[in-house]
Amino acid sequence: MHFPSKANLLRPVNIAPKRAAEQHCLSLLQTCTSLSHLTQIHSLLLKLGLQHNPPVLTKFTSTSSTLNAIHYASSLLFSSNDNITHYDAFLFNTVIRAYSQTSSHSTAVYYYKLMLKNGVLPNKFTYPFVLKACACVGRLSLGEQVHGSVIKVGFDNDIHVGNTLVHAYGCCGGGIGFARKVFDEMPEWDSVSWSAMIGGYARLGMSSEAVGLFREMQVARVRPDEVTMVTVLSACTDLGALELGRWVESYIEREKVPKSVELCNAVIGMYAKCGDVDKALNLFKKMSEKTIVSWTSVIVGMAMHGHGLEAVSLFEEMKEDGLVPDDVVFIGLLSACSHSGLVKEGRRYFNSMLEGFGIVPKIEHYGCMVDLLSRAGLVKEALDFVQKMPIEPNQIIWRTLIAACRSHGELNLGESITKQLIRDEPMHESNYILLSNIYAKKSHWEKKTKIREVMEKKGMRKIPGSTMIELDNEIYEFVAGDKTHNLYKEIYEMVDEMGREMKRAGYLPTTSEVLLDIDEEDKEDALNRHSEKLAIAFALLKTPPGTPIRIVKNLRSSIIGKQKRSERPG
DNA sequence: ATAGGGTTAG
Repeated sequence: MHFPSKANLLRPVNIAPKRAAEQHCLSLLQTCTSLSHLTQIHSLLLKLGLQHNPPVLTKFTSTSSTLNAIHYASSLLFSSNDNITHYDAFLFNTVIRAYSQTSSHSTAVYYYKLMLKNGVLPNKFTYPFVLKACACVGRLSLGEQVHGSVIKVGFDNDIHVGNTLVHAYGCCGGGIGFARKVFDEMPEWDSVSWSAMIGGYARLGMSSEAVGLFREMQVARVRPDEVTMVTVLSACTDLGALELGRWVESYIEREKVPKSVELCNAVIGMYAKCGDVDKALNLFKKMSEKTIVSWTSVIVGMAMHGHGLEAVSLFEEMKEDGLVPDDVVFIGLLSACSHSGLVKEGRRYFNSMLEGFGIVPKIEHYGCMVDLLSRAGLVKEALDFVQKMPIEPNQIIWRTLIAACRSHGELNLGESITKQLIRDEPMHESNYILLSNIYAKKSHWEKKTKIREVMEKKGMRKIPGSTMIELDNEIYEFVAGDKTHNLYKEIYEMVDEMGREMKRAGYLPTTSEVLLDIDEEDKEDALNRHSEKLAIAFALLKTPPGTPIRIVKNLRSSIIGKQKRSERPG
């Protein structure tokens, strides 16, 4: 005869108190705010044998004192005398995730390596955690190392792992090709996979690739979600593709894509930077939950299009709204002051950063101030400001100052600073162009020719200026002298016709400097204008009369309105 | 217990 043993009979009875104890510990952890409190809970957990309990461990990262929780969890790792159990991967995962969440990415990676060293096999949750940390560290070799492990352990077909792998490679310098390879070889794709890849392109400024991939996503019939739309919008913003941006917004409405704060901010940023400032402001005002990023987006947009005063009053409104300014919004605000000549206000705001908000100004803020003083013609003051800065000035700051020297006649000062810059960074081509420009302004043609020769000897080539234009959901890019377009003959005929029309309308080309050896920057301008002409001619050919034409150059767009359009012959 | 996103000086 066989009766169940006493122990077996008792077991169901024992489970209940254990569950109750677990619940008790969870609620204790919920309210845990200090290390001493955590230590008390720790001893209780040990007494109850719950120190490796998964729900309890998970709770750690959501306590108000995540850092204390990490210390506790890591101490468990080191003090554990138990045999390796299936909880060990869990324990490591908890620690890796916790460090990753507190921006200690290198430490998170350290624990991942410790895990491998101890012979603990990572599971399918480990890789998304550790790859997130790899993405933030941004080192390609590290990404490749983890990728190797993913393949070895056999998680390369897991969609979560694949998606984070795409993301991590996309965040590592030089890793975008690897990201694409992983993406192409994935057995299946969801909206997260597509967003990760599109977002990777967008982050790098490979915006045409981003938009192209979005089209492929639609062909593949994967439904984009709000995150996908954010990545596509940031590509539109970068390209200045207002029409595509408008289409994305209507898609969001039509498909009822949930509008997260991030998505609203992306839409507002797109309109603000592509030049439809009113639309951006309208949408911004209608937003129910505005974050500091929403305010920053409109302030930067206003600054960019010369509405400095509006930017300043938006900033004041933001403070009245109870939001505390951060370092980023100050960059937008100071650049607004700079672009609108608000020297006094800019100075006041700069000083208020530390005094009023305890924000230590960074190099970007100092850069804004140098720009503010320089544009206002206060070159000597700008130099003084740079010399007294508590941070080492960077090349951007020096170049801002040099440009100010050039346009405000401080040529000797500009020359000596530029020469110093070239000594520091002999392979940076824009420094040579600056020096060449200064020689031109001084009419030192021989010296200028010499600079050009030096550049040639060093194998430096100038990147040509280009103009982009958006027509029928396609983006066309033109450089000066471009003959790659199959309509180029018609385009050049149109350019000639435009010239004749402009003359007839009373336009006189500036000829005063034509006979001189015009300086490099003016030549550059002339060439840039040439690429603009090509783009405009192309648009005139392809659109009916009266259509506004919008051209885009390096994130700045200008509108050639209907009036000018009416000059169109025929 | 797992993944992708919005703002940043010239």
